[in-house]
Amino acid sequence: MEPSAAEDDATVPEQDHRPAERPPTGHRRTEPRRRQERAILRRERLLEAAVELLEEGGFTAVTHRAVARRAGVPLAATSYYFTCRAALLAEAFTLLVERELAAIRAHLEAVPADPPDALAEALVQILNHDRQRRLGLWELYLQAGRDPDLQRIARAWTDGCDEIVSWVLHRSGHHARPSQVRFVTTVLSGLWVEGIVEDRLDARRRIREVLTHTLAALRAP
Amino acid sequence: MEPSAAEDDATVPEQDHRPAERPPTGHRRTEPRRRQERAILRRERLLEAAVELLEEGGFTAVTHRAVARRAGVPLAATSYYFTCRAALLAEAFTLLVERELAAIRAHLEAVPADPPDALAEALVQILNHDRQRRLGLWELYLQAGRDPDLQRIARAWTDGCDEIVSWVLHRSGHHARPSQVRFVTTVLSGLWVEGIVEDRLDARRRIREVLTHTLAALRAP
Amino acid sequence: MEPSAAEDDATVPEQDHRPAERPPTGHRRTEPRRRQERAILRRERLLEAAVELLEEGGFTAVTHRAVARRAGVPLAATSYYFTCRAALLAEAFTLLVERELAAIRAHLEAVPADPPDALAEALVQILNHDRQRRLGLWELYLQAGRDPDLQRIARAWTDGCDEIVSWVLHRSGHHARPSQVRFVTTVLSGLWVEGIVEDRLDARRRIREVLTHTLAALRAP
Amino acid sequence: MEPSAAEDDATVPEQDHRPAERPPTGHRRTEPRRRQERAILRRERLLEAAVELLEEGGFTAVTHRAVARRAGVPLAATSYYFTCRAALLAEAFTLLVERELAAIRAHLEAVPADPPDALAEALVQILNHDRQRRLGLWELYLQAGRDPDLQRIARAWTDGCDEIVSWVLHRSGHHARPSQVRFVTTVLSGLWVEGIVEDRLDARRRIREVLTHTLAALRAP
DNA sequence: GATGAATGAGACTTCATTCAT
DNA sequence: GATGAATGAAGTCTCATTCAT
Repeated sequence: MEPSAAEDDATVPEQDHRPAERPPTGHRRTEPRRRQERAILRRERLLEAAVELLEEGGFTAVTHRAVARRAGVPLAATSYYFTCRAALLAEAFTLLVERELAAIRAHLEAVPADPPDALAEALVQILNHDRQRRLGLWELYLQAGRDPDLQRIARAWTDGCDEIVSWVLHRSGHHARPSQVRFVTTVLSGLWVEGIVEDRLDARRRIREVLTHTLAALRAP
Repeated sequence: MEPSAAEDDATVPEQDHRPAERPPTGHRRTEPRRRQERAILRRERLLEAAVELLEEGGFTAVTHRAVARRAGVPLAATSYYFTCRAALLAEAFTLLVERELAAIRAHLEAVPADPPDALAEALVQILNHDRQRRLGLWELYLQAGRDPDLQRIARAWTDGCDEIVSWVLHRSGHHARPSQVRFVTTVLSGLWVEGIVEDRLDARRRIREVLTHTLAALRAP
Repeated sequence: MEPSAAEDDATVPEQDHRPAERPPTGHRRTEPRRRQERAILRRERLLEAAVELLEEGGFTAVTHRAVARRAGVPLAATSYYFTCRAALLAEAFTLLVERELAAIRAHLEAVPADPPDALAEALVQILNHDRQRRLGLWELYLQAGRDPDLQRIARAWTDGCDEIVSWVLHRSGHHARPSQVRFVTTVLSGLWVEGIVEDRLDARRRIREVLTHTLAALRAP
Repeated sequence: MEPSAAEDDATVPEQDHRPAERPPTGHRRTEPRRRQERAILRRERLLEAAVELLEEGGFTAVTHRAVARRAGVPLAATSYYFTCRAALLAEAFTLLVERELAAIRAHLEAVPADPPDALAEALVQILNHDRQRRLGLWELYLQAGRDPDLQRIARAWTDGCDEIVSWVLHRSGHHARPSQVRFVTTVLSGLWVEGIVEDRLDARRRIREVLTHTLAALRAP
C-alpha cells in the first residue's frame, strides 16, 4: 500500500472540489468561515481518534500516525493542529475526564436517592462499565504523576469526583463534611483502579462489600 | 556500538581479577561456578537497571538500549537474558512488588501496635515515601489491565497488601473479617494512587483523615 | 547514520540545480510537480537498487540498509516508499518480470522467423545471457512457492512466456495448440533453471539438443 | 522462557548421570565408542532438523538457533558439528538429493513398465507429492547458482535424474540416446519447478499434456 | 569433547517532527 | 493554511560465531 492512501481519500477531494462547488453568490465571507469550521471539525476528529486509540491500546498506541489514520486526515495534520504529542494527550485527557464525569452524573441523576441499595447498584454499574475507557482514563491519570501539565487535569478529575460524591451524599440526606467526601472519593478511586486492573470474577461482590463498609464509616460518629 | 566502551569497563575487570582470587588448591571445579555466578550477577544487574529506569522514567523508559547502558552491558545481553521486553518488565514488576511488600512489612514491624496514632504516622510515611518507586509500581500495576501476564503479578500485589493489612489489624486486636481487610486495602490503594499522582501539598492531612474514617468503619457494627 | 553523507550527495544537487532550470515565466504551478517528480524518481531509484542487489546477491541481499545505501538515500526512505520489505520485493519481482519479457520479445523480434537455426541460436543467447539477472528472477520465482503475493507475479511470468512462445510459433507457421505452447514453455523453464544453476561448460550444446527434441515433438502428429 | 531451557533438558542429564550408570565391568573401551555414537547421532539429528526446517520455512529458516532447538541440542553444538551454516546447508542439500532420488526410484520400481498410462500416473504423483520437500530441494538447487560448493550437489541431482530417466526409458523398451535422456530430464525440471511454485488447480492435466508431447518427441525420428 | 555465555553486526520497522511548497 | 516528503533516532529482536571453561 502507498504510504498515504487512506489520507488521500479523505482530504484531496475536499481540496479539489470546493472551488467548483462554491455557490455563485460569491460571498467571500463564507469561505473563511467554512475553512474555520473545517479546521475545528478536524481538530475534534483528531481528538476523538486519540481518545479512541487511548482506550483501545493505551498510552503508547496514541501515535501521530495512528491518530491521523483513524481520523482520516493527513499525517502532518496532527502536528499542525497540536503542537506536540503531549499536547494532544493532554487535551484527550481533559476530554476524557469531562465525559466521564458527565456520564457518571447522568447515571446517578437517573437513580432514586432513597433506597441505598439502588445507589449501590448504580455505583457497581458505574465502576464496572466500559473497562477500556476507564483504562485509558486511569493510564493518563497515572501519567500525570510524571507530567505537571497532566497533573492539573488529574486534579480536576478528583475534584469532579468529590463534587459528585458530595452531591449524592447531600441528596441522600447525609450532611457530609469535606473530609468525608474525600474519604468516599478515595475509596472509589481504590475500587476503580483495582477493578479495572485485576478484573476478578467476584468484582461485583467486592464492590458491594467495600461500599457497605464505607457507608458504615459515614454513619459512625 | 556506543555502549561498547562502557560495557567493557564493567566486565573485563571481573575476568581479569579472578585468576588472582582463585584458591591455590587449584580446584577446577570452582571455575564453572564462577561463570554461572557472573551470569546470575549480570541478570540481576539488568533487572536492577530496568527497575531503576522504570522508576525514573516510567514504562516507556525501559528500552533495551537504556537498560543495557545502565547495566553497563552490551545491547544484545538484554535479549540474551530476557526473551523479550515484556518478560523483562514482568520480572521487574515481580521484583518491585516483592520489595515493596517487604519494605512495608519491615516498616510496620518496627512500629508498636498499641497507639493507633503511631500506626497512622507509619502509614503516612509508607504512603509518602519514595514517590518514584511507587510511580513505577503503579504504572506496571495499571499496565496489568491490558496484559494478562502482568495481571497475575498485580493480584499478588493486592493479595500481599491484604495479608499485611490483616496482620496489622490482628496485631492491634481487631478481628477483621476478609471483607474488612479488602476494604482497608482498597482504601489504601485509593490513597496511594491519588497521593502519588496528584502530589498535593496537604497530602499528609488527607491521608490521616481518610484513615480516621476507615478505622471508624471498622469499629462500626 | 552512516549513509547520511552519501544521501545528501545524491539529493541536494537536484534541489540546488532546479532553480536555475525553472522557466522564467515564474509559474508557481510547476513547483509541486517538481517535488512529486523527485519522489517518483526516488521510488524508482530504490526499486532499481533492490533489483540490482537481488541480481548480485540474491534474495537475502535485499535489505533495507543495502537498498538505501545503494540508492543513495537515507535508511528510513525505504520504509517510506515501501510499506515493508515484502512489498519492495514484490515490486522488484514485477519489474524484473516485465523487463525480462520485454527483453526477450525485443530479442526475438530482431530474428528472422524462417531459418529454424536462427531461432535456435537466438534462444541459446536468451537462455545464456546475463546469468545474474536470471538468478534473481528465478530466485523470486521460487520464493513465490511460499508467498501467495509473489505467486500472482510468478504466474504472470509463465503466462508471459506462453504468450511469447505462442507468437513465435505462430510466426514460424506452426499452429500450436495451447497444450503445445505450454509444453514449450515448460521445456524452456527447465532449460533456464538448469542452465542458470549448473553453469556447465557444454550448456550451448545441451540447449540445442533439447530444442531439437522439442521441435520434433511439435511436428509429431 | 529462559534462553536455553530446551537445550538443558536434552543435554545436562546425559552428562551428569553417565559416570554413575557406567557398568561395573569397567571397560574403558566402550566409553569412547559411546561418545562417538552419541556424536554421530547428534550430527544426524542436527542434519535432520535442518532438512525439516528447510522444507518448512525455506532457506532463511535454517538458522543455528532453529536447528539446535529442533534437534534438542545446545545452540553451540551446531557450530561444533558443522563448521558453518553453509556447510550445514550443503550437507542438508546432499541428504535431500539422496532421499529424493531414492524415493523416486522406489516409486517407479513399484510401477509396471508396460502401460504407458501407469507411468504417466506415477510421474504425476511424484511431481505432485509433498510440495514442501520439493520447495526446499529446489530452493537449495537454485542457491547453487551462487555457491560453487552447492553446485556440485546440484549437478549430482540432475545426473541422478538422468540416470533414473534412462533406466525407466530402457525398461520400457526405448533405447534412448543421452541427448534424449537429457531432454526428458529437462522437461521434468520444468514441470517440477512450475508445479511447485505456481500451484495451479489444473496441475495434473498440465503434467499429463506435457508428458504426452515429451513422449511424442521421443518417438519422432 | 561440549557448551553456556557472550556479543558485534545488523535485521525490519516505527516514530515524532520538520520543512518546502 | 495544509500537507507530502523526508529523516535522524531509536525501537525490538535475531543471527552467526567465538571463547573460556
